[in-house]
Order: sequence, then C-alpha cells, then structure tokens
Amino acid sequence: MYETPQPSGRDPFLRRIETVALFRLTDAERAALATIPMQVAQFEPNQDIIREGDRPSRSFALLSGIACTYKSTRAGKRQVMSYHVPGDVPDFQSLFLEVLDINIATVSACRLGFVQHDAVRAMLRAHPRLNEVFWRATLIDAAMVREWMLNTGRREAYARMAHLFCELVTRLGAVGLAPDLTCDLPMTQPELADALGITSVHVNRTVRDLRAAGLIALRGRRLTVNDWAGLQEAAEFDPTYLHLRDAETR
Amino acid sequence: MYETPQPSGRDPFLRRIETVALFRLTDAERAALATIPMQVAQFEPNQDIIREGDRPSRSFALLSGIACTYKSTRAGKRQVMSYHVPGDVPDFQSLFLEVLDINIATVSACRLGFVQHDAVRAMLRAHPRLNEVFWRATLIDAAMVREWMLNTGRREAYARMAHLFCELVTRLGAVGLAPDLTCDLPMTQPELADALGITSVHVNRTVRDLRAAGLIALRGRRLTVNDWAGLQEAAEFDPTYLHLRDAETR
DNA sequence: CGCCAAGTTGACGGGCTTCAAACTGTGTGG
DNA sequence: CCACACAGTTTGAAGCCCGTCAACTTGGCG
Repeated sequence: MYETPQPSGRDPFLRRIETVALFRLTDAERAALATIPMQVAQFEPNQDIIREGDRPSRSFALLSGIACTYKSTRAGKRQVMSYHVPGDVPDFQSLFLEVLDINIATVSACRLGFVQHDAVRAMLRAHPRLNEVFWRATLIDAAMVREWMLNTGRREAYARMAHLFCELVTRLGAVGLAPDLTCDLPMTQPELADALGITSVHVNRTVRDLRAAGLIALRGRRLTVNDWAGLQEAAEFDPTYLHLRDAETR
Repeated sequence: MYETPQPSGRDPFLRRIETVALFRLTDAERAALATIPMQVAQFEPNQDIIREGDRPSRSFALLSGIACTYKSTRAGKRQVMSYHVPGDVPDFQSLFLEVLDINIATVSACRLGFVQHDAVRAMLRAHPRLNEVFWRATLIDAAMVREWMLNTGRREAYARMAHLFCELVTRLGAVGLAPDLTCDLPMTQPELADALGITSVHVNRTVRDLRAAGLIALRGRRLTVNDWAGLQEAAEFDPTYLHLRDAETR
C-alpha cells in the first residue's frame, strides 16, 4: 500500500506552505518540510480516510486529487463542509484535538502523505516560524467553512452552486489545476447535493439553469466556466476570504 | 470608555483557558494570563465590535454577555456563524490573518477585554505551552461552526432550533450561567432567524412547536429547558464536538 | 451487448417565505 | 396616570423553492 517517499511527490504541499507563509522560507525551514518523514499512500475514490471518533496519531497532506470533509446526521444525511485540493493539510486539527469530530474522504483517487504527529511537533519546535504558517493555513480553512455557511444559510441553490464553482475554480487555479477556467469536477451530482445541502434532483435542475444562463459547461466530469464575471456575479463571489496572493486570484 | 483593568474582571477568561488546557497550568503561566495588559470596555447590545475588512492590532476576550460572529450577503441577509459566551476569545484569528473576513457584534450588553497582538505574541513566546491551549480553543470554535453547518444544511428548522438551544444551555452551563437548565437568551426572534437561516416568522412558529411539545419554555428573554432528554433527542445533540470535560457536560 | 450508476425530467407535496395585520409589552412624555 | 410610540411577538393566507417519488434516458464498463 505504501510507496517509498519521493521528495518530488510532496511538491504540492511545499508550494502550498510557501504560498500561505507571509515571509520567505529559509533553506533550513524548506529542508525541514522536504525531509519530514512522510508515508505516501494511494487511495481510491470515495474512500474514508479518517472517521469521526478516531484518535489519529498522524496527519496527512493531500498530494493529488480532491478530498472532502463531511459530517452526517443520524438519519444518514451527509453535509460536506469543505473540499480539499492538492497541497492542503485537511486534518491538521488532530494534532491538538484528540477525538475527531469530522470524517474526511477522497472524492477522486488521491495520493496522501501521512506524517506522524510527533514528527510535526518536533519540526514546529525546531522551526517556530513554521508554527505561524500552519496557523494561517488552518485559519484559512476555517474561513472557507464560514463562507460556505453563509452560502447554505442565506443564498438559494442557484447562487450557492455558482459560489461553489467559483471557489473550486479559484482554488484549483491557484495550484495550477484550472487552466482556461476549466477543471476536473470528480464529484457526482448526488455528492454535490451533499455539499450544497439540497437533493440530487435539485442539483440537476440547478446545473441546467446555470448552463441555460450561459455561465458554465459541465460535461462528463469536466467543468468549464464560460462567463467568469457572470458566475461571480450570480454567486456574489469575493475571494478575499481565501487569503490568496493577488497574483493567484483571477 | 475604558475602565482600569481589574484582575478579577478577567476571571471568566482565565477559567476558560484552564478548561481548554489538557494540563495543569503552572503558576508562571497563570500569572502571565492574569497580568497581560488588558483594556476593559463596556459595549451596548447590538453593537459591532469588529467588521469585515478590518485589520485589527488587538484581540479581545469576552468577559461578560453574549456576542456573535456573522457575515452578510450583498442583499443584506445576515448569517450568524456562532455565538460567544463569557471566556471566549472570538477573534483570535486576527493574530495570524491580517484582514478580517467576519463581523463580530454584541448581542446583549458585554464587557470586553482588549489585548494587543504584540502582548499576546510575547506571552506565547515566553510560555510555549500556552500556544497549544490557544490552538485548542480556536480549533474547538471551528468545530462548533462545522456542527452548526450540519444543522443548517441537513436538519429542518425544528431540529435546528432545538440544537441551538442545546448548545447554548450546555456552553452557558459550562461557565455557570445556566443553573437549572435556565439561561438568559438575549437575542430577539429576528436575530435568532439570522442564526438559524430562516425567517423571523418561521422562528416564531418553530418556538411555538417546541413549546407545544413540552420541550422548552421561553418567556421574555429567559429560556428554560423543560425536557432535556427530549430536546437532545429532537436535536440529535451530541456534545462531543464541544470538547468539554465530562464534568461540564450534562 | 447488457448491466448499473448517474443524469434527466415530470408531477405533486411540504417546509418555509412573503406579505399583511393584529396583538403584546415596555418605555416615554404630556 | 394615561396616551402614545415603537419594537417585538403572534397569527393567517398565498405562493415559491425545493423535496419526494417515479419513470425514463444516458453513459461507462466488463
């Protein structure tokens, strides 16, 4: 199941950390990130990575693919809290909270880089400035959840879906995965429904409406934004909450 | 506007920190928290404390009263992300993210203790273990937002309101403000609507239903839970995500 | 080719919104 | 002490967004 860790495999992770940092990393800091022991594993689509109630002893970086954080009601209804793109460290929180309150699952096939908590703690002790960087990354994740909550609470399905597409294209674009406003969208419509807080039937109708408005094209598993300004307008999308550098915001 | 900081005034804050810590604080750590320069200010109900777009140079602890974090759509619809109880440090994130993506406002009259970012940073450098405690507090806040999102996305108004009341009574109870399952509920029904993601008209009907089911009493600005087990059941409330000690969970 | 999951569409119903009006309750000023 | 104002609460009626149920179509894959 586990490959030999290849330095090159963790590039998305390194790039992400450099993006989030407000300062230039020193060679020593970069080396610490590049050499921290990491077990790389390949996961199938729609596989749980960690589950609510787990007490993990390691965190992981998403090296390729798309994953999601979700919670479920007793009745089995899922709510996706956020999607994760390559470079993200979705369960950094497990470093400080023993019991997980969320599930994290793959959406597409994913490559994951697992790192022991002890190793992370040692790295943060040795390089205190990296502490701040991980703080920022975690707080940005929290900001995305809040923006997403404004969506589900106060916008209707049409704007909500437009907003999700805006965010995904922007975030994937920031890691080079959305050239020409086109990206893979590995989730099915029932899965999208779990993110949007609506039913798959209504997802379908809403996709149809966005298509009819000329804002997007969605065929197979590929999403293309045909009218970026229009989509942003429909979504009231303002990427400030993503805390990206200007260059990375379209 | 500013009072002389009284050591006693920050008790809720100190108690909260000790609750969140997984270890016993040393006298030095306790002293650092007790003597960090804090400007105490009294705020009226429904006053913004900080606004989206601000670049604050200080954070604050909520010493008394109830506050809330919210965001708004362009159309002016508000979504309350979370409520804050005495002892909370709602905008700790401003220590690491320059531009705020949220608004924080008082709900009732509040006493706030403002602390300069520089002072916090110095304290965390001098007492590294406190770093971990603030991490935990911030991650718990994020967990509450996610639980709240499961609510708005996947539960209907009745369960949603039951859940909000369960959470408030539990959190207020943990700081001694909900004896006998009774607490102040300073928000009006239109304000509750902003938290629940529904209209004030529907809030009213839902309160009526919870009352008719014998679960709660709500008169004036006081909430009493008449059937704690029943309310928990209706809400599917499981306080694990609050990460309280067992003793503080009912 | 045939299977099966996903996508698509229609009809109907329900939860919630919207609009409107009446009813509190509390504070204020004459 | 009462009249008045005003904000919050409560209730009704009509309609819309979205859910539910069901059927049919499309597309990927062995």
